[in-house]
Amino acid sequence: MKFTEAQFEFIQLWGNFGSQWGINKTMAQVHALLLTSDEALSTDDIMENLAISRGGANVNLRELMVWNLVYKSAKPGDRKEFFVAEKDMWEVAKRITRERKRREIEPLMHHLNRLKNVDEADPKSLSFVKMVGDIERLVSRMDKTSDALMKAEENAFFGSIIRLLK
Amino acid sequence: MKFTEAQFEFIQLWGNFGSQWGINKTMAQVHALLLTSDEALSTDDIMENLAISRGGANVNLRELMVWNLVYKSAKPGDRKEFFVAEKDMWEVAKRITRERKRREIEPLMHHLNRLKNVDEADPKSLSFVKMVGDIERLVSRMDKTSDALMKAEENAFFGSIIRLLK
DNA sequence: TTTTACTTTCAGTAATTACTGAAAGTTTTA
DNA sequence: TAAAACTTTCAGTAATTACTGAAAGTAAAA
Repeated sequence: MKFTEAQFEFIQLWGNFGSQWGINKTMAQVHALLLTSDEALSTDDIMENLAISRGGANVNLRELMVWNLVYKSAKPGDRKEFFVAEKDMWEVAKRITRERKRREIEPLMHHLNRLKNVDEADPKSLSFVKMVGDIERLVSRMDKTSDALMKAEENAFFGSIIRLLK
Repeated sequence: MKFTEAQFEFIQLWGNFGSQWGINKTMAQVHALLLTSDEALSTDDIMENLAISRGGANVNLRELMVWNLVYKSAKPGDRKEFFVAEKDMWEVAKRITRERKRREIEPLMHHLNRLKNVDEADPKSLSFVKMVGDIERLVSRMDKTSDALMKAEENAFFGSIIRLLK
């Protein structure tokens, strides 16, 4: 398989995978293109390679920068902006996790907590409040555990203990 | 807050949250309705409560059964089918994880592995193959870690070790 | 301060995704 | 065996989501 074919397939794959997980397909494709490019790319490079408009390229690049997955990179003697992706995949995973947590877990916990103010006189409220509490505990536990395991992967001692579980 | 209001808000919340994670909004709403119902509901109950069509109710209920989050439940003397949701939220989390893994992680790993057959003569292939390998290792590690996370929560000894990291 | 080279915004529209409703299919009852 | 009661399917369409392209905005150079 030629490099350009493989790169094209990777871009499609990353785009489809991203959209299954609630990440904009084009954003994931821009990310994939930058991940597979050794050099920094300009907006025009990206437009041409993915056949998307200037607006689309701009919006998705800026969103990738909000997620901390892509940086601007100036080329001396060129007024254009160039972009590079963070190549350390462990960093990529951590940053995606961090951003999703901030955007989704925190608001979810807040809303769930509010729902516990349901009228307790209604007999149906009993199991409702229990269920909401169960979800809160579950989400909170998974959140803390994922933090713990991220740390463990970076720590030789705990990492070896975690490996016992696998 | 009255029970019906709280239930309504929970259904909206679960629907929105689900769609951010690539789960069909209506499917998540049907799930939320069943989670917050003490009794089994018929297709007609669900159609009425969520204001959706018979087709939509049917398709989403069957999909929830594929995910193992909802079961059929017969009522004696009634020819209709009734539905109940699995109420143990820990089971719910495990089943969602299992299904997503089967549908997404396994195909992703397979495709990534295929991409490593890129022409090695091209100098660009070097960093490409490294990156694909990095993603494979990362996904595999996260996959195993999520298993470990689940086991740790169910195991007093490892649970206490995990807690040391928090 | 004007021109040039670029970046950003957003109204209109295209693409995607998921629902509706009616007809076909299935199972139970009589 | 036929009618009744219910479930499933899917073509057409509605709702949602995200892109396009041109105009407005910004900053560097002349």
